[in-house]
Amino acid sequence: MAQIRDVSKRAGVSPATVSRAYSDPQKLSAATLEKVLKAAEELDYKPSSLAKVFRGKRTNSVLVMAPDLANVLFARVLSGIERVAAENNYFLLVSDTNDNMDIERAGIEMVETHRADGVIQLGERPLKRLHKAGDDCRVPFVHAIETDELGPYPTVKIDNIAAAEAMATYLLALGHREIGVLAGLRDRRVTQQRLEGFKAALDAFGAPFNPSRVEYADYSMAGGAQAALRLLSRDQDVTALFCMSDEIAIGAMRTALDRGMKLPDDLSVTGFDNIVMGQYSHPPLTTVMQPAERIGEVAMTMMCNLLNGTAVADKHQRLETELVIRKSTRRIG
Amino acid sequence: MAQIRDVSKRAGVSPATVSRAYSDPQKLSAATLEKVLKAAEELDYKPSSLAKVFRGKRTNSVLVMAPDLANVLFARVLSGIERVAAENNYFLLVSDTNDNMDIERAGIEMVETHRADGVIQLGERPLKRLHKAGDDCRVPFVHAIETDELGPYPTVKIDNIAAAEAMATYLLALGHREIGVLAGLRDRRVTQQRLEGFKAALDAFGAPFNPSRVEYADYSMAGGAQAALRLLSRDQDVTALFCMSDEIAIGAMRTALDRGMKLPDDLSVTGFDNIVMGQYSHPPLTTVMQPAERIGEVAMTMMCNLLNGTAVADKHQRLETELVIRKSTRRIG
DNA sequence: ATTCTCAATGTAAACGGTTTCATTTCGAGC
DNA sequence: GCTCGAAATGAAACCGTTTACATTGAGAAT
Repeated sequence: MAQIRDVSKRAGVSPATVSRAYSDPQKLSAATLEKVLKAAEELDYKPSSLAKVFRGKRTNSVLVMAPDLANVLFARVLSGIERVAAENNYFLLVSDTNDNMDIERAGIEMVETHRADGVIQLGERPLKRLHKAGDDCRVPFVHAIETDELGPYPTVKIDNIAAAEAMATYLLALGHREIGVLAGLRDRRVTQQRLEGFKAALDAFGAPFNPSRVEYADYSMAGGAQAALRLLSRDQDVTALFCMSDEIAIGAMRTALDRGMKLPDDLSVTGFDNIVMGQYSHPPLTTVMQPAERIGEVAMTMMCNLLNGTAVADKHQRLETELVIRKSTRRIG
Repeated sequence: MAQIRDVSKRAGVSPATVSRAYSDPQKLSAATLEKVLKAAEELDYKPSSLAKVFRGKRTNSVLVMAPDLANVLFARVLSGIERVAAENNYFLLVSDTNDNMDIERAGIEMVETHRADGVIQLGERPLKRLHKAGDDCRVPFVHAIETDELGPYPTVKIDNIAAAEAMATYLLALGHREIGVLAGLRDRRVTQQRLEGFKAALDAFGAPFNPSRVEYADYSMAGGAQAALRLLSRDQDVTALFCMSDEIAIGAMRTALDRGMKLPDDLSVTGFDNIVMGQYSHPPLTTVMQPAERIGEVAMTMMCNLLNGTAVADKHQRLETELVIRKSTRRIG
């Protein structure tokens, strides 16, 4: 492949001039610019972005670490990130952490070794190593979706407590009192927070919280189906299921249907996230909308600011959620 | 950040020695190695992968271009790619092409300008520019999932014609003759191929093909729902719907349900791809399994071979599909 | 005509490693 | 003790740009 020297020779100018023809053309006289461009064209010259990046010390790419790329929610966030990355001429490196700590650690090495300018992490588990020094982050980092808001780095997420409380309140307002909870993974912060919101709603209604009506599950349809089976076969009294993700809810509805229940007549079910599938499930799912793409966009925007040195306006952003009422819930009593 | 000179000075050796301590340690005497490592540790030295990559002319990353990252199927393929990429120490750059030709073109520039070693494309539209020169690819390239098998580059996909034929045959064997087709986007090769397979099955049964029973749609639930609405309100006679993706099928079932039909009693529906959701839809969806993760793995494996110079064994691999019979279809007549 | 400015261009030093080739060191064999 | 070869290490070139600084030249001001 032709390189800058070849072009400069052919155009009869110095390499510097060729370089300038690309980086800021208005520095050159029209005649020179044309000469250079012509020569470059003839030689099919493409400036090596590798060399440029090496010189400039900036890769123009950011690493995105997600616990599971095949997960609908993360995929949507990624999609949002991608959009604003593309707008700002950043490339995206992605890595599926598989919930594996070591891989995540490797992530920050990526920027320490200059493969990426920063990292956006989607899942839980902030990287301890990041703030071990106690200083403001050594590495541009933003944490999205599932995050506590501790740590010096910016975060984007929804207010899980409030959202869960709103949903539970809706269920209570419909007259439900015997509500089963199909929680997600027990050790995830989101799970705890949504549970907290759920309890808060109960409190406000003066309704008691019954821990035996909580089942923990994988955040997946299969997890939801199993958890529902355990709960439903143990407890015939529940009139509603408060599920911590749409996937869990869909799995639960499958189980309920298989047990011959009518939905929502025999059982109201609510989800969380508002994945597209919820519109097409049977019955269509009542859920809380989580603006996944938007979260991705905000996260990447924050990253851009971090990298530009522009101060990040809101260090800890909480995006609005919204109750989406469909057909999987009904009034009782 | 400390660099190689600092370490070499502190350890009292030359930079070359430090370099060797990382690239092949067994060249060094145990004592020297230890000295170097100690110095590196003390200075918290990390070799700049940027500089290394620059010198070595290989980025160890490959670009994946997908038409839509939020799409379940592509997300799964990506996940498969990621797995073997990680195994082979490659990084993944991803870009969402949004079905945009220009962005795709930009993709191959990425390798021409040395940002990536190769590119894996997921969607349709092989890059014309790639073989314009008529030579074997100038750029390591593999095309996955939706691809004709023209072109000098390796491909991985399923045999869409055979798979579609198998599914249609199944429907015919159940006694269905009035079969509606909910096709995907008309200009996609997959669509044409699956249609071809469908017709072949009809032929084999001596059943006539009725073009007015074909509706084209976006490959999405919404697309399926709308297409089903058009077809069903026009044609009361169909007893089965042959859908070209699970999403389309799920959308179609929603429409049918909304129109008060009983599934599968009034209408049999089949999908394509076998996304998880199909297990949980109502009724659970009969479909053909497409090994998405596996396709990703094979694609990335091919890419590794391309980059190693190892010959790619099977240039055009077709992975096995499988009929998955669930509850959305029934025998009639 | 002389000097001054500013725009256009050239020169060469980075950037931070790797790698080739030369040199030194060291143990083995005689 | 001397020679020889292999192993360990060092010196310096190299990867392909960008960019700070120097230089040139032309037009403006004096």
